[in-house]
Order: sequence, then C-alpha cells, then structure tokens
Amino acid sequence: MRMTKLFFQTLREAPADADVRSHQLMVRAGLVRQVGAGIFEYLPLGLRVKKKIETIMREEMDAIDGQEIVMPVVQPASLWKRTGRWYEIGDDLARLTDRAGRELVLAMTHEEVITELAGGVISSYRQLPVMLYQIQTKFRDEPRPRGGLIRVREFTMKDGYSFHPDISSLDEYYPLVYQAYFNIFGRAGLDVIAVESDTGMMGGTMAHEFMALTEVGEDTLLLCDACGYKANRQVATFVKADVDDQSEEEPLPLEEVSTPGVDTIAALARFLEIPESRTAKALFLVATVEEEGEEREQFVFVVVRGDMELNETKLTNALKARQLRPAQPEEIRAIGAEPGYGSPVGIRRDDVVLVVDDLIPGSTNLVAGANREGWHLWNVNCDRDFRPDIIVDVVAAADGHPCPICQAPLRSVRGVEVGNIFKLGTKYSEAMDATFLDEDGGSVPMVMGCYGIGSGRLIASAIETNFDDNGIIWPITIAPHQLYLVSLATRRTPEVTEAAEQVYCQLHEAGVEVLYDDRDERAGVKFNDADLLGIPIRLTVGARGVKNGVAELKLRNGDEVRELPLDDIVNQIQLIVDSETEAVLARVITEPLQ
RNA sequence: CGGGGAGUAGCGCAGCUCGGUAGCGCGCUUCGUUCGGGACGAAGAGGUCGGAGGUUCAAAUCCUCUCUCCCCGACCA
Repeated sequence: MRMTKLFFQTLREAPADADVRSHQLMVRAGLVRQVGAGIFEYLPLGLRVKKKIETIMREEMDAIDGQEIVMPVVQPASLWKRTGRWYEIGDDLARLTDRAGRELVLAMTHEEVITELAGGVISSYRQLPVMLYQIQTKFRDEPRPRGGLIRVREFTMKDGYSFHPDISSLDEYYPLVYQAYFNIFGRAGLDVIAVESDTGMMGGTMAHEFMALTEVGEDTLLLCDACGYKANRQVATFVKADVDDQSEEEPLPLEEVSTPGVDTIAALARFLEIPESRTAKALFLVATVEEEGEEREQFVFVVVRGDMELNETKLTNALKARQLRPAQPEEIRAIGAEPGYGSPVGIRRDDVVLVVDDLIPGSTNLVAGANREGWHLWNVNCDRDFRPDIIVDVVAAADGHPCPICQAPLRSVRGVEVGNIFKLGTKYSEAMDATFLDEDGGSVPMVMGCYGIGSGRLIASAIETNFDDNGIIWPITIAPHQLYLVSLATRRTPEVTEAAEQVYCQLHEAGVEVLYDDRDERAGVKFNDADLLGIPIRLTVGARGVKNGVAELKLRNGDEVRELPLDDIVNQIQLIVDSETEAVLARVITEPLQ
C-alpha cells in the first residue's frame, strides 16, 4: 500500500476525550475514530488489524470443528421473551419497534437465535456435538462506556456456541476451546491468563475468563505466585482462619459505648483504638428474588468483619438473587436499625434475611452498632446475640490474603476480560425447546457451551501491553502491515525513488505486506509515523544506501540498525518476517484444563 | 443514575471573571528555498463559538433550558 493513496491521518496530539493510552494511540495512528460514546469507526489500517485478529479466530475455531455462520443483529423480541431475558435484562438491552409496531432488540449476544437455529436443524444425537460460531456486531447499551475500545456499546465479537448430547460431551469439548483461546491470544501476541469466573447472567456451571493484565482493566484478579491459583475477585476465596484469628477468646458480656459521630468502620476503629478486624460491619441491601415465578424484594442484612469488603457477586449467588441494590435509610430504619450504627442485635427480624460471613462466628467480642445514633456495642458474638439465617462466604479476597490452596499471600492485579467461555448447560435449550432424540428415543434438551472474544478489546489490550513513547509496537501477527518502507528520495535523487519503487514491487510480489511511504515528506516525519503506526519491520531506502547497494533495516521492537543488500532484499526480509512471526508463536501457552 | 470536568477551525488550546462582532500552535493549500528523526520564508483557505430561548444598542462572554463527550462511582452477557 502506498501512503500517498492511503486513507489515513496521523495526529501529533491525541483528542482530549481519549484518556487511556490504547485509545490515544489508536486515534493518533489513524486506526479508529470515535463517533459517539462507545461507538467507533475503523479506518483502513485499523480494519486490517481487526481482520487479522479475526482470521486467527477463524482458524482456531475451525481447528476445533467450529463452523462459521452469521446471525442477525436485529432480532424479534419474542425470542428474548421465551428465555425471559426480555424481562430480566434491564436497559443494557436496546429495544426498538418497527413500523408495524413489532418489538425488536439489538442483539447483545446470540444465545436465543442460535439455540432456536440449532433446535430447528438438529433432531438426533447423531448430529451432535456441533460447534457454530460467528463474528458479528453486538450492541449493549452500557451505562458508561469507557477506556476507548476497552468498554464500548457497539462492538464486534467472535461468539461460538457448542451443542452436546450430554454434559460429558461438553466436558470433553470445553478444554479444547480453552486451549484454542490460548492459541488465539498467543498468536495475536497477547499474554493472557485464564481465571475461573462467575457465570453471571449467562447462567451455567463453569466459566473462565481470559484476562489481559493491564492497569486499565476493569476486573481485579487474585493470583498466587506460589501455587498458581488465580481467580477473578468476584469468585476468589481465601483462607480466613489465618486472617487475625480470634476464635480462642472467651465471649464477654454486651456493653454499650457512646461513639458520637462515629459512623464508619475506620472512624470506629480509630475512636476505640482497636483494629478494624475487631469490628463488625453491617450492610443493608435489598435483593430482588424470585419465588414461585413471582419477583419480590427482600431486605437483606449482611454482617462482615470490619476489615473485610463485601463481595456482592458472592452475596448475589448465595441469595440466588436477581438483583441487589443498597437499601434506603427509611428502609433501614423500618427494620429497627440505624444507618452508620447498624448491627443485627435487636433488629426486627420478620422480613429480614440475616446473612453472616463465615468469618463472623469465629470472631468473638466484636464491636458493632447499637442501632442507635451515636452508640455502639462491645462484645457482640454471633449465635449468642443474634441468629444468622445464612452463614456463607460473602467477602472479597484482597491483596495479601492467604491463598485458598497453599496459604501464600495472594497478589491482586487489574485485567481486561478479552474472552470468556461458559458451560451453559440446558438453560437456553430448555427455554427454546431445543431438544433431540437420544439413543433411547427420548427427547432431551441439548447441553450448551458458549465462547466469546471481543475483537476491539483484544486490539486495545494488545496495544496497552505493547507501546512506547513513540507509539504502538505491534506483534507482527496482527500488525496492519509487516513492513514499513521509507523512501528518502528527493527531486534530486531519482535513483532513490527508482530503488524504493523496485523494492516495493519486489516485496509486494513476494507477498510481504508493505506500507510504502512514498509521500513527499521529510525523513523525520516518515520515521515518526513509522514509529507511531508501530509496523514491526522498517526498511529505509536512501541516497547513502543506494550508492552502496543497501537498504537499512530497523525493527520497531529494538534499536539495532543494519544494512541489507538490495539485490537480496526479498529473501532477507522474508527471513525476518518468518523469525518475527516465530518469536510471537513461540509464546503461545499450552495449558491443559484440569 | 449520583459526583466532577469539558464543548470555540481537522487536532490541541487561549479568549469568558470585567459584553463591543474571534485568536494561537499543529495540520491543510500555493510558491520558493530545503531534504536521514516531526524544516524555513511568503501568501492563503477554513469557525452559525454544541443547540434553543432570554437580557442588552450589542452575547463566545451574562441568565434559563437542553444536547453531547470525558473521568470517578453505581452497573457490567
């Protein structure tokens, strides 16, 4: 591609609304532009990257017997009503009405359509298992898009769905996808780790997230450097007994203490000169739960130790709640508690579910609120002073907590979820009546798995982990072009133009992806754009070199400059392309899933 | 949805406090000189100052409403 023909623009300064580095670099390099909040357009160079990534996805999906299809973005609401998600999902699901008044949705994922499709085509166990995937636009009306391409509303996703005759078939297939995902990210030059994750609104029995470790990530992960334990904070556990154990103490009598204006745990610990671990934190929430097909709100009183944070995902799962929201002060007072001074001692229990973290029973003589403004209670003890309805782990693992496997301290890091895989089970096949006849002639719902990767996120994450002050540093496998050819010709050096043109044609014909900077620009401009665009191999043809029959080679990921003979340029470059490619592929992780 | 910030030329910004009819840098066009890490000179093009109302002789500037974008939080298959 000749730069003089290329539709692109590089910017010296990043747009003011780009905050994260990948976003800034992508706009500055002319890969993408932002159209609206969480809505982007891809320019030619950006699209080349996207296509390369998607080619890798296709190859890896095809390698595990995936078959590509395309499903619609705009779908009838009736499908979503059948699975109930029309009602369950809130404003994230974009809804619209057509001219005839029919309700439609913009697909945020494709379980409904694919399940109906599979149900319609598959009628016998002989047709199973099967894996279908697509690379398609999704729309999610996110409350707050952010981070450039990290969190957007419209995005492209590779989503795959597998259908199985039984769970063991899914269990056999799932690890293949797990490895295929490592292959995809590895081939794209992106380091990821896989962590167990919450199944969330997808339902299902097992799920993994593939995380790119970067500061701009929205998820927190807990890793154990000693034994390799790793999990999303949403599900991470830790050994609580080792965190400030107090189980040996004798329970002491309750005692009121005046604590005027002390309405946070931190203030309480400071005021009474005790560690936060000697306090009990009361949290008031309202859960939406389903009972006999009816949704209702349930007041939930949660007690965790003062030095712990509530993990809402764990709580949601423990309650099997649809939703959780903080309780209003009036609702808190209605059960006889006081915001800022809450404790489970002496509250009205009729309509309250009391959830107690499993660390509380072993923690004696805690300081808790007195349900009276300005007062706390010394020596609150579980069971003696209050009876929990549920005792369960509901606190978040944090940096330094003991690993649940080996007790070494956990390390917390930020990550971007670039892909995920789920064992869905039969949630959707039952709802959509996607059944088949098994060997015994029985009608059985198919067992499903689903597997997603966001293209844009993958690109943004690749940049977040590969850049320097001058710009992007692409892995050669996903770079928009493999080689950036700089011509330093001027009007007085036609021989340089001629040499550069010749090199361009030769490389192009040999199949090397060349971005040829034939612009009438100064050397500095070209070199800076080459760096900003991050093309892995830079080849410079200038008067000095042409005189000696050489061109200059520099790799974007290094500083070394060396000369290559012009008369052997194609071979030389192909060797470099190959070795750069191999260097990326050498890092693909093989990680069997237990 | 709560809190904070910002909308002035393609990009980055000044001007607003104290109203007087819009400016700087980069980029862009033309000509000349230059030519190995973002050149120099000269001459240009380009803006309903996010939008709508209002106050005023006069509004980028003051008032009201509204839209949009960014950040923190809530949320996040």
